[in-house]
Amino acid sequence: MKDQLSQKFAALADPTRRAMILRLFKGEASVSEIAEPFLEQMSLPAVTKHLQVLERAGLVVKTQDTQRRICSLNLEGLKEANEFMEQYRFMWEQSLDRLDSYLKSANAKKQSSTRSPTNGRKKQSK
Amino acid sequence: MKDQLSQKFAALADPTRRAMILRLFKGEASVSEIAEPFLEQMSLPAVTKHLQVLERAGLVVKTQDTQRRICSLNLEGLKEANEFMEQYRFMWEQSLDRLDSYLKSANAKKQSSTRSPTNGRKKQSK
DNA sequence: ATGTTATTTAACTGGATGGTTTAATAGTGG
DNA sequence: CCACTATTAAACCATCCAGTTAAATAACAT
Repeated sequence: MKDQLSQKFAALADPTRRAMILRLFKGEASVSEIAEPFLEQMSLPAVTKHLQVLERAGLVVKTQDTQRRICSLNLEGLKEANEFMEQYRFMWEQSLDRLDSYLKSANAKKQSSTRSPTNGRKKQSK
Repeated sequence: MKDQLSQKFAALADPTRRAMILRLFKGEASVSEIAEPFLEQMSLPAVTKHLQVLERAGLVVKTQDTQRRICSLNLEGLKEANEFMEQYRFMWEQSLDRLDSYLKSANAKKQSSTRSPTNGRKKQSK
């Protein structure tokens, strides 16, 4: 069995599963509700399997409601996956800023100063 | 062939490859330099293959220097992988804050106000 | 030319993944 | 009990993946 973090990334390495996660960002849903957009491309058992992958990876949790199984995101799990990048965010963003301004000045065909202050990616500190 | 984003996540879904990326955050390195810490666990061709996975995923680039191949991170590539989460960061952090304070009050066994201000995770805006 | 160092390719293996179809399980409502 | 709905399990298949060993390629040094 793989380590948890690898399982999480592996779970994210599939467009169907990412779409399911994005769906669940909007709110919890039963298995069939989640399956609905995919049933033209794959069978229900395939959907179940994808959900199991997400569950084993700790990204989704299921609870029972009468016959239905209700799935919802496990945000803590997603957080853990993001932490791999988060861990290096500082170093990384610094480099990306340099890259951003390089690309910008290259596009603008002018050699402006080394740091560009406008940056949609930079997060506001709430 | 898979979509780029899936390839990136798949590339990250392996502890060896993540370790390689973390190594490259410290600076570029030749294949053998990267391989060195792993050679007790696997052969050189295995390392080459891992690097190829990272390269195909757009996370690493290789340039040639005499006999050596020098590998370095492609930060733009990493950024793209992170954007999947970034895309939902706002919604997500809000929920995590709620979760944080819930866990905190649960641990502290006291029903404090709904928002706890101390939070190591929250990033300072540089 | 020959050998040495650095890296990749080729061919192969075992095990995981993503899908299928058919059948089983479980709860709800006559 | 019986039928219906919702979901999963089992068995199977094709492909991909991570590793192996042995051989090929490439650049350099003598």
